[in-house]
Amino acid sequence: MKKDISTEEKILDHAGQIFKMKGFSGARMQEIADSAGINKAMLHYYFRSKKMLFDKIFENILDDFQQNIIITLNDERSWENKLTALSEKLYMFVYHNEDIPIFLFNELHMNYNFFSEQLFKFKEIKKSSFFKQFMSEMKKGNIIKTDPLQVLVHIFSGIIFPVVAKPIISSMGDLNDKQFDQFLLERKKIVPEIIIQYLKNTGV
Amino acid sequence: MKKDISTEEKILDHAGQIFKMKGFSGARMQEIADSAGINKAMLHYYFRSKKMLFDKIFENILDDFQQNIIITLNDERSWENKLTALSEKLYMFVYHNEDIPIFLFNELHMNYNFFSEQLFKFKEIKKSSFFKQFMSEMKKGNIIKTDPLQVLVHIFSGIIFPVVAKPIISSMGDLNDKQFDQFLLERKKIVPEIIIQYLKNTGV
DNA sequence: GTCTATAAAGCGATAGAC
DNA sequence: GTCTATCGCTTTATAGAC
Repeated sequence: MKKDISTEEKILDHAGQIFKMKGFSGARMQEIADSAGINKAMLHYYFRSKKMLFDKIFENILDDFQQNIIITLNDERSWENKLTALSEKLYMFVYHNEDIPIFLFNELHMNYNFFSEQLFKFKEIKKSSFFKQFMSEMKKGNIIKTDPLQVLVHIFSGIIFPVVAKPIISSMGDLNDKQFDQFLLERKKIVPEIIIQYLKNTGV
Repeated sequence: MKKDISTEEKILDHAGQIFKMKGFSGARMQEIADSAGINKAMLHYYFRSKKMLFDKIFENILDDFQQNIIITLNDERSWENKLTALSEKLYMFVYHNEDIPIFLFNELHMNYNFFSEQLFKFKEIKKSSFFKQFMSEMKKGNIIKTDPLQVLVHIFSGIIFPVVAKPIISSMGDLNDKQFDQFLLERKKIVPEIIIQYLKNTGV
């Protein structure tokens, strides 16, 4: 493995951690250099500017997030199992990347127009096999008439939002970190249950 | 009305808008001064430092948000009507304050420990009459066994998250701003329906 | 490729006149 | 209370030696 690749990746890794924690405007090039154990000048040597370093990292994170979703919605399962799998997938994602959702949404919010190109890849979701399955089942009358996007957003909301709003929810329920984890674990289970039951319109 | 009060309020107003858009570290005192049509020195005259100005604004926004919730959960209604009213209330809040949720969550996330005192007021929610009603109905067997906090988080998630993730959701569904508003309006209706039906465990 | 030193601009905060 | 001018520090970015 070449030495320059190693340094470049080391920078991306450490810069990623700091951007995720402090956002673009809160992060400092000096802090990134210190964290990576190199010099400030190296950051500019490899990525020219703070903004270009940030953009590369942001794009990777956004891609990773989108890929996680699209793969789940396109594999070989029934629509119900996809919703359950999506809940599981998102749970694992936010559990291991607690600070990514708020980071993504915040940076997108502060620079709505700038990232519009990068957001195009999320349009693939509407073309996923989940949508086709869902529409087909709805036509057959097996599912209550509902916008499939509402269903997906139900899962996204249910699992991702608690992590975004963790300080407030923890305070509401007087939960310590361990209790919050338990709370989220329980959510992972009931969120798909609730929406599936609604769609099938079947009480137990 | 005294002139100094008017200036102070003008500062709070304009600083609020800019902090909400750009966050603490992204906001600039010069920009706030320009927006308010006054001088940078005035900001320090009235609020000493950027941080103290920010804290005053942040606290007001957090209080406002919490009050909106607590009032709804404590008024005179059935638990079902409270969930529907909460959905309506949150919808109105985010509709008129699109950038507040992400602002709140982001600043709380970046400064978790610092705001712990201010978050104490959210503990009131657990003591609200909604919780008492809910536990009582659950004991009677009219509601499926569920953590009432999960129920509230369901409403919060369902309504607030879409605004936080608006860029991504709009892209997923290829929605323009008007279509997104319609999407959110539909959510306001179905989110409480879904959870109430689940709790009562009654198909139509 | 990697470092030190420094430029150049930005920013929060203060001094002091009015 | 309000302004101009400026201080002093921080931060991004570059120059140049090795």
